[in-house]
Order: sequence, then structure tokens, then C-alpha cells
Amino acid sequence: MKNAPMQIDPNSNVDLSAQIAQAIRDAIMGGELIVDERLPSESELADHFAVSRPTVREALKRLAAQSLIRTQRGASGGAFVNRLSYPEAYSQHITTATLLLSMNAVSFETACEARYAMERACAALSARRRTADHLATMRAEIFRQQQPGLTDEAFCASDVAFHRALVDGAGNPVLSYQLAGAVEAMQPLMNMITFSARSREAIVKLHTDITDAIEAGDGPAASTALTALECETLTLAQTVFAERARTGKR
Amino acid sequence: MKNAPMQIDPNSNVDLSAQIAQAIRDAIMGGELIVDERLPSESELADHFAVSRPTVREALKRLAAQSLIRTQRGASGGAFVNRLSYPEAYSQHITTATLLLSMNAVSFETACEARYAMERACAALSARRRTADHLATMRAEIFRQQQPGLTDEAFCASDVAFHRALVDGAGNPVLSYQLAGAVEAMQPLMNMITFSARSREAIVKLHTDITDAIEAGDGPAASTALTALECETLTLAQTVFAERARTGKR
DNA sequence: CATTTTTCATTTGTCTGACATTTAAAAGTC
DNA sequence: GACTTTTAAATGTCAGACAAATGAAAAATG
Repeated sequence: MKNAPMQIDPNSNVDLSAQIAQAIRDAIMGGELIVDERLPSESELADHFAVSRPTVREALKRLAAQSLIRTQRGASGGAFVNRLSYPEAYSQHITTATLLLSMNAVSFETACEARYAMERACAALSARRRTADHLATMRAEIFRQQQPGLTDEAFCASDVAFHRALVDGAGNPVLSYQLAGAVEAMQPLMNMITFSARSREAIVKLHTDITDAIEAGDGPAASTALTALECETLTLAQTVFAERARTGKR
Repeated sequence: MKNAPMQIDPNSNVDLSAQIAQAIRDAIMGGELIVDERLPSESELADHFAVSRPTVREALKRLAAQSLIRTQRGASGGAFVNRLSYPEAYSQHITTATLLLSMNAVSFETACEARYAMERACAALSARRRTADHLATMRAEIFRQQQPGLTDEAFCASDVAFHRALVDGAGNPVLSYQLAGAVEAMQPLMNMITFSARSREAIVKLHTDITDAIEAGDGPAASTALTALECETLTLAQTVFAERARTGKR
């Protein structure tokens, strides 16, 4: 906090709490405030920015919503710069990705293409690095997907678990994080799909192809199978959309 | 808002404002509140949740920080469900990605690997879809990178512009969005690198290879060149880290 | 003296009530 | 009818207060 004036402009037409939040956000991202460092108390911040405590609190809540700070009550409590954890980052990412999709700013086709493009990238790494555990999970999910009487939801959940194992096999948490957002965002739409016996068969076949390729360390083959799966997914989804369009919205 | 009770638990040890924010967030993401729909006024929300207006306001600021709502003053003003725009989503993503990197939750190597894996995925699409504009931008940036007397910062900025054109060539905004986060997050570290004449030459050579491959519609060749560029970047960055480690932190 | 209990100051969480500012619509005026 | 003024509603901001949690110092206790 030494070299951080953190000034705001009271005459701006922007909310004071937004300005204060931005000033503190800049200080955190610029390195002036380091992880676990305690911010001044709300009263002190109010004095510093020449605003009231509720205004400071609104600013702090904005930062808390972004997981930039955490607060603690009591003596020696206060607001502390938060070390962003993976679960927190996941949550943020999924919220954003889901909204981008659901608000139609992104078409299903575009999201699907992006997802499978990234998954193919993971597959190449996964073919080299996957452990026996990842392979075992993938095989187990394929087995589950073949059970007769499986509900569509359970099939879908197993599908997600399969892809998760595939992606995690790459051993890169950043890629897992990116994919988690893409997969989660598509989940509501995927859950609307009715998986016929024939389409399940096709999917299981492709999952097997992918797993075989990963096991053999053959990245290109895994990519090819993923592309086929992308086509299958897109076709199924478009059927659902057509149905929705005919029977009216929702 | 019809079928949305949106109740909270006053006896929970969680902040009331956090609970209220979550309740409204769920309503938005669950589709009970649609885009551009107006939320009840702060006073009405306060009555509904049986809390005071400042508490409601803190909740609304949390949602505003995530771009879930926007507020408008005056008569017929209020809080409205916000249609998440790309710039807003970008901003959120970049903030999260930058913090994950800067707080050392992610190593540079991991971030670099993820970035280039995704870029290779883009390259395959870009080879099929890039317009003449994208190619022209890439060539122009390569030309700029060859100018003698170019500062490291300018070289770095041109590098970013080159990669941006490459990624945008894929014509998939979701991929562009994902990559923007990865590239922006690495930017602070990239800016610390000193690009020697020899390393610039190597990079320009690889950029040319990539562009040639994209122009020829040869995705695999572009991928190969990108892998070589990844190695180059990693080597350069590691040199910087070693320097930093020897001369002490920062 | 060591240990436990109590007190106390600090800080966030919440409430009440008020006023300022912005904004669109209603009312009034020419 | 077109323009101006008024008004009501909503967010933005402030001031002060109390509640609740919490750690540390002070006091009591063995």
C-alpha cells in the first residue's frame, strides 16, 4: 500500500463504490497489495476515500464477488487479499460461460466447436500422459453407458465423467479449467437430449475408439474419433432444437 | 419471478447479502429471470427478504460486479438482468486468469502449454477459414517484427497482435475469448523478456512458417510450427526466471 | 506461578432514517 | 399541439447506531 495513492473522482458520473472497487482491484492486480495482506478497516477506507462506510462496504462486496478479497469479523479481522483458488476460478468461469450460452450471445454450434477443438488439443497431451487411472475411469464409464435401462440423465452424467477423465489425463489444470466451463455451460442443453438406443450405440463406439487411441498413445486417432463425436453431438442437438422450434418455445 | 420463492436463511452463518445475491443469481441462471427483466426495487427486495435496504444493495453490487445485472437511476429505473456481452465476459476472464498466474497457483509452463495447445486447435480451424484480412494482418506484424530498433515492448505487442489475428482467423468467438485470457495473463511475464536479435530472428522465422501454413490451408504444418514456437517461448521465459532468481525477487 | 475466566476493544454485519440526484411521466402553460 | 414545469419513483449517498464475532489483555482462581 506504500506507493498506492488509490484516488477516486467524486465528480465522475460513475458510482463511488465502483470507482473504489476499481482502485483496490488495480492495486491488487498491480501487485501493490499482496496475497493475504490486510486492507485498511472499512472506517479507515471511508476516511481515505472521503466517503461513508456503506459506500466502502458496497465496493468491498464487489471485490468479494470476484473472490479478490475475503473478510473476517472480530478483532484483528478485516478484509484480506484472497489467493484465488481453483474452485473459485472454476465457479466464476462456469457462471460466465453458462450465461454467454444461455443468453444466446453464443450459438450452440460455436460452443460445441470450441469445446471439441479444445478437447482434441487435450487428447494429444492425454495420449502421452494419461495414467492407468484415467484409462480405467474411461473404460468404466463406457461400460456404464452400455447398461440397458439407463436414464438419459444418467447417460449424460456418465458422458461428462468420461470426457472429464479424458481431459484430466492431459495433466494440465488450466486446460481442465477451460474445458470444465465449456462442458458445464452446455450441460443444460445436453440434458434435454433424448438418447436413442442407436445414438447411444454410436456414442459408445466412438468413446471406445477414443479410449483405444489414448491407450495406444495415438493422439491423431483420438482427434479423429473426437471429430466424429462432435458431428454426432451436433446432429443430436439440432434435432432437439428443431423439436423445440416446432412445439413452441421452452 | 412467478415460481421463484427466493428464500434465505437468516440463521445461517453466511452473510445475508451473499445469500440474497446467490438467490437472485440462481434465479437468473435458472431462467426465472430473463434478460432485460426488471428486478423489484431495492425497497421491495428488502421487504421480500426481510432485511434492510443497505443489505439488499450489497447483494446487488455483488451481482453487478459479475455483470449479472445493471442498474439505472430515476423513475422507471432499477436493476435489470444484464445480457452478458463479450467485452464483459473478456474482462472477467482476464481478471481471473491473470490472478491465477500472478498468485502462483499456476506455473508459467502450465499456462504456456495450455495456451499453445489451444492455439494449435485454433490453427487447424484458421487454416480452413481465415480471410485475406487475417493473413494480411499476420504478414504485416511479421514485417513490423523485422524492423531494426524496435523496442522489446513493441515487439511483444506485435507478437500479441499476430497471435490474435491467427486465433481470430478461426472465426470462433468462444475460442478467441478463451485465448485472450491465456495471452493477457501471460503478458506481464512476456513483457519482462529481453528479445535478442537472434531470438527475434527465430520467432519471425516461425511466424512466417505458421502464416505460410495457414495460407496453404495446412493445419498440421501450422501446428508443428506452433509447437516449435512454444519451445522457443518457454526457453526465453525460463531464462528470465533464472535471472530473477539470481538477482533476487522482483 | 500457571491456568482459567472475564473483560474489553476492534472490526465486520446489519438496521433505521434521512437527504441528494436522476429520470421519466404527468400536469400545466402558451 | 408543442413546450415547460412539476412530481413521483428509484437509485446513490450519508450519518449514526447497535449486534455479533473475535482475539488479546486483564483479572480472578487454583
